[in-house]
Amino acid sequence: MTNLSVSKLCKCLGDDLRLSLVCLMDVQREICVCDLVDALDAPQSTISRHLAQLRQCELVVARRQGTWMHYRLNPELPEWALTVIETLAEPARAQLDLRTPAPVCC
Amino acid sequence: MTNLSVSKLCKCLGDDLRLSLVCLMDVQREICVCDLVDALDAPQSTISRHLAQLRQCELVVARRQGTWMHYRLNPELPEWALTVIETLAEPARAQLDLRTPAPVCC
DNA sequence: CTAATATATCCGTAAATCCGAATATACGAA
DNA sequence: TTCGTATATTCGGATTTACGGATATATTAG
Repeated sequence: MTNLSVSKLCKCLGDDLRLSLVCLMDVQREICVCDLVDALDAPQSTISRHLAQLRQCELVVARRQGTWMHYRLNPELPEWALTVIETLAEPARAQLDLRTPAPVCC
Repeated sequence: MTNLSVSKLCKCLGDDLRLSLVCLMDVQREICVCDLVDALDAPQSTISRHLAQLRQCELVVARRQGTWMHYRLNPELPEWALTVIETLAEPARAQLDLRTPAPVCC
């Protein structure tokens, strides 16, 4: 179990880019950075910075595979956090106009 | 129905003081500003400023009764927003050490 | 009208956040 | 080792946000 606080979770989700990242991980289960960069067309450094923030809040975890990094939601998130993410994912995808990205690499 | 966006809701809840305000409204149904000030001991101007922000995002609505203002969650919140608030309220109350405030005024 | 109470807003300052180019690091291949 | 790719971090500057004392507004009572 992570020691995630409610307000920290909300702060993470309170930014369109980070919310998009979380939504993409929610559908894809696991996704690598290049696909995230491709799906959200933002500079790589911006994506990476936000991913670092999500990691630091223990909202997501990363797995290295060669030069690629695969991100997914932290499987040890508390129940309430998962419920919140599940609840928000669908309206967020609609609002942010997120498509399930076609995997580019990997 | 309000046109609340997911990230705006999360941004509102991503601050301990605003999260506390929302939690108190969630248990109390309706609560006046002086009780909020009393429960959270923060300066009145700070409370009022955050309430204004919640109002502007249409997360809460206010009703005037004489000199008092009574706040409550916007009854027209979309389903997903209510679910999120309901899900977060309990862990948030625990984390923020919020007690149900004894009504001071009104 | 004036006084008193409840709440909202203003304003200057401090702190946090965000951005993206540039740079650094990590890894695999040759 | 060197090169190329993928990702992370750094850094300065712009923008946003939070703070709280002081002040303004609204309402009721007298």
